[in-house]
Amino acid sequence: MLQLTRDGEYAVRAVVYLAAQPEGKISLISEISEVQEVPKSYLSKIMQHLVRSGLVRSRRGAKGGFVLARPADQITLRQTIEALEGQIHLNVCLIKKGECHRDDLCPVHPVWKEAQRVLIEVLDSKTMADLARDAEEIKRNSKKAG
Amino acid sequence: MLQLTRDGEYAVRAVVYLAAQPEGKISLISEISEVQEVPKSYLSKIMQHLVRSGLVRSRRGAKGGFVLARPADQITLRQTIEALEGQIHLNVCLIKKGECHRDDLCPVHPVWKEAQRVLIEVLDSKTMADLARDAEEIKRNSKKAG
DNA sequence: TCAATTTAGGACTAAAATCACCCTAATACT
DNA sequence: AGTATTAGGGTGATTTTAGTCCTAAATTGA
Repeated sequence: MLQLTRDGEYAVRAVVYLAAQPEGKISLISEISEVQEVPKSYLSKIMQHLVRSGLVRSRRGAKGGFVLARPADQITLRQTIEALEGQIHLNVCLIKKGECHRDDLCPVHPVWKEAQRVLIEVLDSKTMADLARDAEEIKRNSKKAG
Repeated sequence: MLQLTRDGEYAVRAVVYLAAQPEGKISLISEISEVQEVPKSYLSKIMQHLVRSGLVRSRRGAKGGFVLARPADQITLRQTIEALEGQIHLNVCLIKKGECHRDDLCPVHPVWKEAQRVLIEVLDSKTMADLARDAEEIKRNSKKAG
């Protein structure tokens, strides 16, 4: 449907949350779930994917939980989304050569290629450190105003 | 899945086909279906949508068929896609205020807004006349080469 | 070692989207 | 009027999405 799934949305919320935590702080499913308003049992699935994709590290058992696997400024919005949704392909014809109904004869193909390029450019330009910082600033401003 | 559906893809193929026909030429489902490699019974549904959205005009019965409802340079790629898929919203939070999990507190919201803007810009920049012309040129070049 | 805690992973379900078929209604021609 | 042709619209199977729930495995601390 040309729309981000819940998987992607929730993954972003979780990783932004982790990025906003102080160095070394371990976060729990229950905690992320509550603050970011994501169903707990569903979030559990999302976190598994994030761990397996290498963006997040987990520890089981008491005192366990989740932390980012690398600095927040080395994780982009795109990477987070693709961890859950797989590589972004705006149209099937962009997956690989031969998927397009008649390959090089389709005049729409290059348009999709360009559309995907500019979309990915935007998603690549924002790191989780940026987003955590932005969230901080929004919070400050809303306090000042409210 | 952040991907165009078959509906959208087939709609684009059909409208590009109509745009490439000579003035006044009436096209049949069977004809479009064969040339553009779209299942006939499925295409029938697609054409209905295109008619109801006002991009295409139809006539039933013998000698019936489809023509564009207005000049091809006044139909954009975006309009064709949106005729089938509805308005493009890359994330639910872009549908309307209040869909976002915490409205103005979400730092990701403006990024999606920008991503959607640039995507739509690309899809708006190509008209069906452009695409028909491009298809023509591709055909000429492949003949020359091949 | 045992209990408490916390993630890992699989099985399961409801609802929606996707992809498609097939019969019906309208039209034109003879 | 009758028949062939063509779009319109309802129906259905399959897949994806979005989620729940339960058990297993790991870790900590008493």
